[in-house]
Parts: sequence; C-alpha cells; structure tokens
Amino acid sequence: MIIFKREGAPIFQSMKYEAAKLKDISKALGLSASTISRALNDSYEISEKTKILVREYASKINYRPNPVAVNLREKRSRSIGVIIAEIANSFFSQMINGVESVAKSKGYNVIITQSLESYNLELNNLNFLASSSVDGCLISVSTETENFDHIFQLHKKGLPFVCFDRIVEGLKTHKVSFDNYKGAYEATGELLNNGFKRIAMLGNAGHLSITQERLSGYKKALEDAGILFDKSLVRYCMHGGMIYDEVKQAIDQLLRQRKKPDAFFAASDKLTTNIIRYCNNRKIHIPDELGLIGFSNLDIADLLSPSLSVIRQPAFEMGKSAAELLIKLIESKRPPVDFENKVFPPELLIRKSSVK
Amino acid sequence: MIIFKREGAPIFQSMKYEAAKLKDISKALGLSASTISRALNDSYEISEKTKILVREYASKINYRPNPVAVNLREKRSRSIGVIIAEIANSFFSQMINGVESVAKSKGYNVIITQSLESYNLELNNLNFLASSSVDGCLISVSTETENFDHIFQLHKKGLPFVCFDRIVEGLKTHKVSFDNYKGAYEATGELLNNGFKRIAMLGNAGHLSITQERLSGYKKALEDAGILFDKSLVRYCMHGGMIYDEVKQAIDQLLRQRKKPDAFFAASDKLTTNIIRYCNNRKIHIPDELGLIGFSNLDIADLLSPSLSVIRQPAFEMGKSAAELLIKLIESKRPPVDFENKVFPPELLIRKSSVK
DNA sequence: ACTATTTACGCAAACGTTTTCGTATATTGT
DNA sequence: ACAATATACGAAAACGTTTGCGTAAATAGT
Repeated sequence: MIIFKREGAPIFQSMKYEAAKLKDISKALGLSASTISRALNDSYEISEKTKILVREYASKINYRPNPVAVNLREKRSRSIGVIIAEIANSFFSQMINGVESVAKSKGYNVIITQSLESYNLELNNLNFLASSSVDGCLISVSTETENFDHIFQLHKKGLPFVCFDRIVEGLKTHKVSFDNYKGAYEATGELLNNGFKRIAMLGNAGHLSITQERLSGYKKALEDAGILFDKSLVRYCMHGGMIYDEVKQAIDQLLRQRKKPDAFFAASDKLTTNIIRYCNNRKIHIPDELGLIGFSNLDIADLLSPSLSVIRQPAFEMGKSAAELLIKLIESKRPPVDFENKVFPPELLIRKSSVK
Repeated sequence: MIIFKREGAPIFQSMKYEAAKLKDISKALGLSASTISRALNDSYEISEKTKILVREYASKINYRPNPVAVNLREKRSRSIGVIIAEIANSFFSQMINGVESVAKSKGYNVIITQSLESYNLELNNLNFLASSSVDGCLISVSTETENFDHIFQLHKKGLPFVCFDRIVEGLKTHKVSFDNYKGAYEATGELLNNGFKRIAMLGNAGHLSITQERLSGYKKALEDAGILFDKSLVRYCMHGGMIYDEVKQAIDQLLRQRKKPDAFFAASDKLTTNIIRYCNNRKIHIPDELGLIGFSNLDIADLLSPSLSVIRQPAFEMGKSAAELLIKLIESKRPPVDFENKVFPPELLIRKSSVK
C-alpha cells in the first residue's frame, strides 16, 4: 500500500518522529551550533541579545536537546535500575511509585526488574541492568540470595548501589531500611496486650537481615512480657509467602503441635494474606480461635473481616529516599565520607484481627 | 578524605564504571574498530577466523556494546513510555508486569508515568515522554481527558501509540481492550440470576469508552431479563473511584431514593472496594441488604467477607499484548495495512457477594 | 597470463550534543 | 595611540557505535 504525500503530512504513519536539532537553529539564525548550545545553557560567553534570540527561536520550533546524544557525550545513561521481588505487590508498587517520582523530577529513567524471589533471576536482572549501562542500581535482594558476590563485583567496578529494605551485609553504601525490630516488637506486644499467650511467628527466609531483625523484636517482646521464647513456634518460608503451599505447610506444622499457638505474627505481606487464606479454608475464626497481626501495605486491609491489624511500612517514602540517595551517589564527584542508613519507623494499625 | 590507590582498586568508590569499548578490542587485536563491530555483528564481510578471534577476546574482557552509543547511531532510544492512572493499583501493576516482561525480552526500557486521573498530569507526562524521545507510547487515558489533541498531534508527527484499556476514539492505531460489554452483561446477569431486581450501576467517568460499553452491557442484561432500564439507578464518578467522598456521595444518592436498589454493579476496581468500605462504615450487610459484583483484579478478593464476586481483566496478558503491538509498530518500516484491536474476554469469578 | 571478480579489511563519516581551544573585534588602561 | 584585556563567537574534537565506500590481496574465469 502506497500512501501519497499530502501537504506536509508524513508519508508513512510509522515514519520516525524527527525532532528539531541544534543544527536547525544554527542554520536558521546563521550562528554556529556551539553558540546555540551555549546560549541555551546560559553560558557567560554569549551576549544577552543572542541568548534571547536563540531562546525565542528554540521555543518557537519546540526544540529539546536529544537526551541520547547528551547522554553519550556525558558518558552516562540517566537511568537507574531497580531490582525487587515483584511489581504486583502492594509494598513494592508503592515503593516504585516513590522511586519514579523522584527519578522523574531529576531527569532519570527507571528500569524495573523483578526477581520473583529467585537468585538466578536476580543475577540475570543485574547483568541486564549492567549491560544497559544504568548509572546506578537500587536493590532489594531476593529471598533466595545468600551469596552477594554478583553485587560486590559490580560495586567494586564502580557501579553505585543503594540497598533497599533487604540489606546486603558488608556492602559499603547507603541503605534504606525499616525498623523491623520495632515493628515486630510492637506487633508482638499488641498481641500480648490482648491476652494472647502462645504467639507463633511466620517469617521470611531465615538468612535475610529483615527476618533476623523481626525475630529479635518478636523475642524481645516475649521476654519483656515474661514469656519464654519457644523455638518450635517459629517457621520460615523460603519464598516469603509467595507460594501458598509453603505457607500452608508451615501453618500445618505449627497447628499440629501439642501446645498450639493462639496467635500468629506474620513477618511479610504475602505471609499475612496467606494465613488468612488458610484460616478461611479451614474455617478457623480470627481472632477468636487465632489472633493475627502481620506486615502488610494493602490499602484494603481494613476491609477484610475481621479487619486486619497490620504493621505498615512507609513504602512510598522509602522508595523516594532510596532514589534520592542513589542519585546523590551517582552525581557526587567524590566518594561520600560516610554512608547513610535511613531507617523508617513502623506504623502500627490496630484493627480487629489482633483484638480478642 | 583522600583514599590511596591500592593494587587495582579504584581510587574512589564513586568512580565511574568504565566498560570495555570497541577500541580496546581494536587495539588489542590490531584490527580496526569497523572490523570488530562487523565481526561481532556476524557480518559476511569478515572471515570466520577473525570472527572467532574477536568473539573470544570480546567475551574474555566482557565487552557489551554501549547502548547509548548504539541508540544515537540508530536514531532511537529503545525505550517506550507508558501512561496509566496509577501504579499502585492491582490492574495497572499487573499490566505493567506484562509490559516489562516483553519489553525486556526485546531490549526495550519502559518509562512509567501516572496521570492519577488528571488531564494536566497526563499532558505533562506525554510531553515528558516525547522529550525523553521514547520510540513509542502506550496510553490509557485519564478519566478527566475528553480532548485528545495532545495525542493526535504527536501521533501525526510520527510517534507510535498503542491504546490500552481506555480507547482514544479516532486514533488510527492498534488497540488493546477488554470486552467491557460482555463483562458488564455477565456481571449484571449474575446478579439477576440471584434474584436481585433493582440493580444500580456505579460507573467511571461517563465519557470514557469503557464506561459506555459497560453501561451497554448492563442495559442489555436488564433488557434480556425483562427489566426496564432506570436512568436514576446509574451514577458516574469522575475520578474512577479514587476519591472516596465522590463514591460516598454517589452511593448516598442512590440509596436515598424512594425505591432503593438491592444490588450494585461497580464498573471499576476502586469503585468496588469503596462500595465495600461504604457498606462497612454504614453496617450494610453484603449480600443480604445489598448484592455486589464489580470489576477487580485484587488477588485477595476471595479473602474479603463476604468473598467478592468480580469481573477480572487479564491485565498481565493485556500488558504483554499491548507492548508487543507497540514494538511491532516501532520496528516496522512500513505502516501496517490495518490496525489490530485485541479484545480480551472477561473472567467472571462468582463468590458470595453476589449470591443471595 | 591477463582481466574480472570475490574476499576481507580499513578509512572516515554520521548520529546530536558539549566543550576546549583559538581568534577577531571591541573595550579598557596608560 | 598602542598594548593589554574582555567579549563573543566559530572550528573541531570527543562520546562509542555502525556503515558506505574504497582497495589490496586472493581467487576465479578465459
């Protein structure tokens, strides 16, 4: 099919969009490209008269510097990579929202990749991002990841990283984390205050920093209440609750014990909802038969019945903060003298699931 | 603080990551850069012997072509823009997941922007994407958008678009949509089958294509059941349910009528959950006092109580499909002879909220 | 054996910027 | 009036690729 050209219309619908270039302005005004560039960048070397002339013409033809060309010249890509577990997860999607908001305002693109809690996928993603020549990387390691060499190597080569939520031990860089200890402490305390005595904890993969911190908070709350810590009341889910069967198995084991727990503290979003799913299936009533409090960023937690008591993480703010730190790292000429570790406080939202 | 260089370690932590270049291989092997480039791109002009030599050395020093340079040379950015209402929304986050998956596999980056249902933000985002020189754009217009000139203009200039979910009338391009008519028909039918007689519809902004299609399906279902369509049972929410007060007001009006509705059909995700929120606040029991079925992609719809009957949209598949069509459009030399309109079928998940 | 063709490679331009350096003109100082 | 200094601009290189063109050597054709 041949489409004939009619006054000014592009021949093909799919014809490439040809944006205005420096040379166009240069030709039109009879000035060199260097002068145009300097005028638009407000260089002191250009007279006010010329600047005005150039600016006016540039805005008239709607000139925007080609970012690809600028990036090549500046030896950067103005994009940052993000590695998270999964996009379709309230915590991470809120976090991405925060990341996008600051990245956009500072002129950076965001490349999102998800590990789905798989070490191999994380490895692939990191290589992909490195070969996409991102200027820096925001990473929340997968639950499966126990070896951080892939991160250390790129970091040593000069790729800036910022750790997010799940911290990479030993990586000398900024970190954005959450007060997991306090969150767990308060959550467990809330259950204790309501008279629950045998509180089980369902945790993410045991080797994760966040899991250990949450375990510590849980233990301390029990200790402060004069309750002996019972190891048999703690179970870990390698996939952070993403796989229902894994959660089911863990709960089965907990409830099959001679001295059954009377409440659950769930240390991740998916664990929390999957506990509810389990209880629904087995017709176990919350909170009468089983108290529940858990980490969750769902904005309909209040609509579950019973309404869900949660530890909420300020995901949006955390994303913003992480992106800010990363961009600061990218744009700083000198290495920072010391690294920030921004710890965000938990927000405890007490509803019905934890109240006897 | 000065850090002294120790064997091979970078002087600064924030030192730029210097990747291997063509010239490095060129120098090492005593061949020209053109030969290296051609060898790596498997050109017929290069001997097999040389190709092997080059490939081996390239992989040894872990060479990857600098995407920014390639993009400049190829006059493209290998990135696509996405405009959606909001990231932290189950439907859109699942859709993005689909988009990212195909984009990544085809070597494209995805730049996500959200309109938050605001026309002005949509306009800003589109300009931002255009000046980021994206190769194409995936758009689901905001509820506020009634004038599509900003889209038409860029489209006319040659920027490829694919419409997603909310269709831009008159834009001659591929579209990925959902069978809204059928979804609404089946949803309404489900309520009718359960004996509900006065079914109200809560819709998104009235001028949206999706709203009108959903309205048609709703009407047809009533008609087929021999029930007269009553205009006073339909309310629209300009912000698609994002603002609770708007939804509240609409429901108030509906329930204040002399002949109150006995069931609601909610034509968007946020409308659905906000109806539940309203009923919770007013202690209106679902489904006894009010039947409910609505659009939703929440994966915990089954955990609400009563469990929520929903029309589910295959968001992930829709995102994949949209991205595929867009990339096809971008990479095709000639304009397509005709445009595809992929319509995805609804998935009706019947649970308790619609069953009397 | 001489021309015609193929093979395998190098040179240089191009993509659109920014920036270093050089310089003609205008301004200032004495 | 003459040197010194500002001022305002242009030429060209650079960023890392890809590719059109040119060409020497090798091969094939007669």
